[in-house]
Amino acid sequence: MSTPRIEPRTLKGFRDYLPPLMIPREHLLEKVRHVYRSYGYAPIDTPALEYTEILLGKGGEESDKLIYRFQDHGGRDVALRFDLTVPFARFAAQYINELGTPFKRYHMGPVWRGENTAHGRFREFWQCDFDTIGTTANAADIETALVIHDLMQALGFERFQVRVNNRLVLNGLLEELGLAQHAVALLRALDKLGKIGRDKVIAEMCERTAIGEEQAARVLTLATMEGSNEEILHRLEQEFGGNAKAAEGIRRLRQLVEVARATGISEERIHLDLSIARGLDYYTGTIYETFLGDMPDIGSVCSGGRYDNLAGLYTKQLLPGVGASLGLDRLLAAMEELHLLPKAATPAPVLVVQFSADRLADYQNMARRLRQAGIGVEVYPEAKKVGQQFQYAERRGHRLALIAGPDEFAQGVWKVKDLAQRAETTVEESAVLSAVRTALAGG
RNA sequence: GUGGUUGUGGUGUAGCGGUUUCUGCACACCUGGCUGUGAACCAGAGGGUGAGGGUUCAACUCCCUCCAGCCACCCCA
Repeated sequence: MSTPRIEPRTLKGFRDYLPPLMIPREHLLEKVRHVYRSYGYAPIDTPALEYTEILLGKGGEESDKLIYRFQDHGGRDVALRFDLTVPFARFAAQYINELGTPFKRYHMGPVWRGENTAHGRFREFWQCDFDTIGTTANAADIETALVIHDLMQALGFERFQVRVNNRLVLNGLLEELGLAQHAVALLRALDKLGKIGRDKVIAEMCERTAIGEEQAARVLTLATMEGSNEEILHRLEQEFGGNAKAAEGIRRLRQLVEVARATGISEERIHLDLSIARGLDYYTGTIYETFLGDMPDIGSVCSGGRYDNLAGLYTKQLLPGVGASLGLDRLLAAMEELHLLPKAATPAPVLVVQFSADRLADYQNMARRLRQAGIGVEVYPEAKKVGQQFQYAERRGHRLALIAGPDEFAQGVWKVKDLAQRAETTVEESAVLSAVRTALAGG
């Protein structure tokens, strides 16, 4: 008789995270959290499951098909959240009187979408959102750009670009061209520029709106105008400053650019780009997308914008806001491909070798002292051969090994071994902490 | 979701409608050689045809369905 066995496997689009991926992932989350908190965004969380009616119908039939939906044991119609924005809208409608405005929150957690998988796209993935609601002040739009910039910097990227645009400018521009009624279709087509190229965007514009090819080309030419931030602003003011909407959008962009400059951020990193449209209908003002200089083809890793009314479906209270979302898993995939991730499979840099089983108390005591100083330490669980313990330590990615056997205990010393360099030094027991600190700092 | 493509120990590969619970190779893993120092060496062990069905005297090999991966398209609040 053979034992019946369940085949171990994971669902399509879902994946396991092993330590070499999970360690940097947690590290990223810490960095992101730190930046959010440094700006005063407060953490919130919401349930993974919501009543289906809360989530449904926010993006049309197409989007509804992507929602994981089922009946719970009480017969309730429930669904897994597919982003963090819609639950936040519900959350805001429920608690805004308690919270007061303006309210700044960040929210990091998994979301689920039953869409087909593709490169860097999964059915379960994490988003890191931050928003400021309850204010229309441009200061919040500007801060959003600064947060995105600081995020990318904190994550260790040297070459990146936060591209900024404003829907008011786009809409004003379309108004002037007499195309206002086609705004949604045109912007949606424009949003695909990076992916399908100029000719196909023009084709799609003509097809969807029945405007002439000449007009489509005009829109595209304006949207892809290049130059310094100042040059772009100047040209916009010249050509469209007479349009009320456009003028307001230009004013807000100009202030953003000026503040960014004043805080010492280079034009290369925060740059105007009129072709950034975002597919979403609900953005009404400033919009943001972020591209990696070393990996432009993975698309935007942090996107967002300003919206007029976050929670209109759940409350009469008008809640304008601005925010953005960092695609953690896409970013992690990019960093993996750029070899920006360390290889270690352990979060503890130090391994205490268990030389003699009857000295366990000494080993744990030493480990404890280092841990209290904030250093991660593992004590090897078995009194195996020293060589094997070194092998284990090297494979796991520990950087230092601490060794003490009968000889060392007799003299009151420990050996501190640098595993990569295969060099060890002997230090007094009281000096171990500083020796470890020095060795770790040197790496 | 549509189309294409792939699926052989943990990983990567090679072969074949035919004896033998597939066989082979490389790496990894485990044990020992080796109770005071880890990249070598030697010996040994464990582990596999993604799942189910069909054709056939006989299927890892051919066919079908499902599952999963990859690529392209679609979509992306």
